[in-house]
Amino acid sequence: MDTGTLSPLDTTVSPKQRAALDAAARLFMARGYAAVSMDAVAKEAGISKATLYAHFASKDALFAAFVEERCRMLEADTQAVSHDVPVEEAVRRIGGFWLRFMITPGAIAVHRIVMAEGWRFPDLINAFYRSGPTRMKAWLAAWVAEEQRLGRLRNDVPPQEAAWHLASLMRGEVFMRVALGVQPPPSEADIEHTVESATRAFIRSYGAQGCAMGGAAGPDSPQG
Amino acid sequence: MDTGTLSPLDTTVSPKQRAALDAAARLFMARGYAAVSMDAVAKEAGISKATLYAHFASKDALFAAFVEERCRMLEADTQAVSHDVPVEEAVRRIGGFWLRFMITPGAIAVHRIVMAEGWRFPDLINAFYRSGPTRMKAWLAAWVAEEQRLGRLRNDVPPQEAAWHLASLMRGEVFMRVALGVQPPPSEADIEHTVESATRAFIRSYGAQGCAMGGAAGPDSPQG
DNA sequence: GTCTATAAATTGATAGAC
DNA sequence: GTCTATCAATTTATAGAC
Repeated sequence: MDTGTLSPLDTTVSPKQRAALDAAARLFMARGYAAVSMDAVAKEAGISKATLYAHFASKDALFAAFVEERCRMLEADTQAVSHDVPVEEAVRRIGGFWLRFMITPGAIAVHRIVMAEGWRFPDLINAFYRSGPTRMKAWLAAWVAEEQRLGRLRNDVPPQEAAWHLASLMRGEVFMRVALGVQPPPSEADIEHTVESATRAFIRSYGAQGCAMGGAAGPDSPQG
Repeated sequence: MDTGTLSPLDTTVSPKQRAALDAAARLFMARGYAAVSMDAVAKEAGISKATLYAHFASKDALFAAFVEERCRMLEADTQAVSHDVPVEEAVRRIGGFWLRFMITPGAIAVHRIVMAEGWRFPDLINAFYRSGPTRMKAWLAAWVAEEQRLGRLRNDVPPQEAAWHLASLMRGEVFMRVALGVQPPPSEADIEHTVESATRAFIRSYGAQGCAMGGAAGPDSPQG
């Protein structure tokens, strides 16, 4: 099972517990929560069900541990963004990185499961929200604020709003289609087109130089 | 159970089948798919389980019928938009209408369930996608195209892209928080702020007058 | 078509030996 | 900690009477 750009964490837990958590991650990402039985997790991990219950008090606890670990992986994945390229190119890079991360199988699976089962775990939802969207928004907002300070983005909009708008524009149809599993999946060209279109729209709206943007739009949307 | 702006369809089916479908809709929207048993549906509908199986061959078939009916309801819900108000005010109204529709319990429930269980029903996903997002995008794109023709929106971007950007900006944090059930739920002020912020960002990006937009931004985002 | 009763399988979770 | 074996409850789905 491809887990995207994330790699497993080597926390100090017993090998059996590690195997159980890895097996749970694989199965939850492949089949969701409800469709995965504790029998299946134990078999996938190569341990007995009793051992599984020795490490995780319930299926809910196992799921909570899975989501929490995914969130920790996400937190370890933010990358530094330089301020020494033109703002439009920086938006293109940041947006492209973010969109490509969001459509990795691991990120999609977590999104899907949290959306599907999260209402049963209010505490977990709030933990996920703090570790995921809120953290990403803060990271983007910090970058925006610095660009504003450097005079490259208009400074009459709060950085957090600009950050959310940037992320929203980048998600576009590509993310929705991948998240839903709509066929056919978006191509690399679709991704690039989405990033380019969103970048131009964002710069037109937030660029400090106002209406000085040039360049015509491309052909009609390749998705539809 | 509030089903949002949608009302049930009066298709010609037997009363028991109608009761079964209505009960399934209520329970699926309240608890999702996996957490609802056929026993619960039969009890909620006031019929026996055998009768339920006489009308729907399986739980999957019942779920498919539920989603298909929801999609038909959605298709019957588009509304006309006038072109005789300033473009910024029109964006505010359309965006507000759209955002408020998207966070109704019915729309949220369908979104959540389709996201959660849709991968098991590829045909259903594609039908939902055509009835929901694609239709809404086409509706918005038609409005954008007319405004472009009237010279009120820049015409160097395909209407479908502009429409998707508008919808993306409007969703914002409000929709995500409602969809995930993050506490506390967004207030009416949060919704209005999101619509206002998105409207300004969209007009700055797509307004025909270029950089002539005035008005400073409001206080920091009320959601954190 | 509709019901009561039940089959057949799977589930989450546990007892008790080692 | 780890295992085998099992419990108790729930699930989807069906049999058979009316």
